[in-house]
Amino acid sequence: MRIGELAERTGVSVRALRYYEEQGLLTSERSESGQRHYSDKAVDRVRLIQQLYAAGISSASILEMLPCVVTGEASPHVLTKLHEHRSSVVRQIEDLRGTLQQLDSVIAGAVKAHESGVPCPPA
Amino acid sequence: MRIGELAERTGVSVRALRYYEEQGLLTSERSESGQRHYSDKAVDRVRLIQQLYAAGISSASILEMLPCVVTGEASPHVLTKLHEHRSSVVRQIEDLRGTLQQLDSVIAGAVKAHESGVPCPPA
DNA sequence: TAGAAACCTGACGTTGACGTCAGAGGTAGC
DNA sequence: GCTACCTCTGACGTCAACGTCAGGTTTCTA
Repeated sequence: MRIGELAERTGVSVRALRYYEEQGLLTSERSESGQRHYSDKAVDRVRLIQQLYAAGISSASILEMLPCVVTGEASPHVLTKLHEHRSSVVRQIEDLRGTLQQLDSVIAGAVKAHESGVPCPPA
Repeated sequence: MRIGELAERTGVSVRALRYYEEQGLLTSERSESGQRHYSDKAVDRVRLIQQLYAAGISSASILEMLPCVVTGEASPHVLTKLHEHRSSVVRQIEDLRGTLQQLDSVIAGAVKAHESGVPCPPA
């Protein structure tokens, strides 16, 4: 299939697909005239890439993990990177929980001040 | 203290502190020669700014709510904004939870492939 | 055999919070 | 008063994952 069909079947923009190729994440056969042609497997490939992006993994890291798909082997190194990323996501969640508490205390204080009739200085 | 000391005490770069001032988030006294001087309270101020940034709140919004947050007083408008940001933080946490699930499914697939010597899952 | 639709390669735009550099002046220890 | 470091104001650079435009070629359809 050509790039437009792959875009339609994956829900990813044509520009994004060209970007994936630019980053080395996706390959294509070229016709005489230079147009990209893909096999059906490209659909799964793109979906995998999207899944990794959805997990907040950068292009560079995805590129590093792709040999897992290409060779069919998940190296310990890739597993380590995945676990590291998982830890960082957990940390982000914990940070946001702290932020939420901070916001809540600010809101609570603000509500109290507001109820007591103390105005806020104009910004 | 001068800007270098404030940077050291808060762990924020000198450039960032000047940026905060540029955005109207932080003020300073100027010496004859134009150098910035800060009181001890600036340390807390910078930390508060960092917390709000960590909550994904933009400079413009921080500028709008900072006076109220500092004094613990808030107009209904600022209260509304605070609640909006609280919702956005909750959403961010939910998104990250989804990210964790994505990661776990990728990790599970990778582990399985690694243990069985079977190719990585197609998606 | 048109003409529309899809495709190609650059290359600049987007967004925010800074990084970094240049050139000049200020400050502090000895 | 020398020297090393600190600070100043611009102003351009950076990063990520594309969006979007320009100008030209290829493919499909009527």
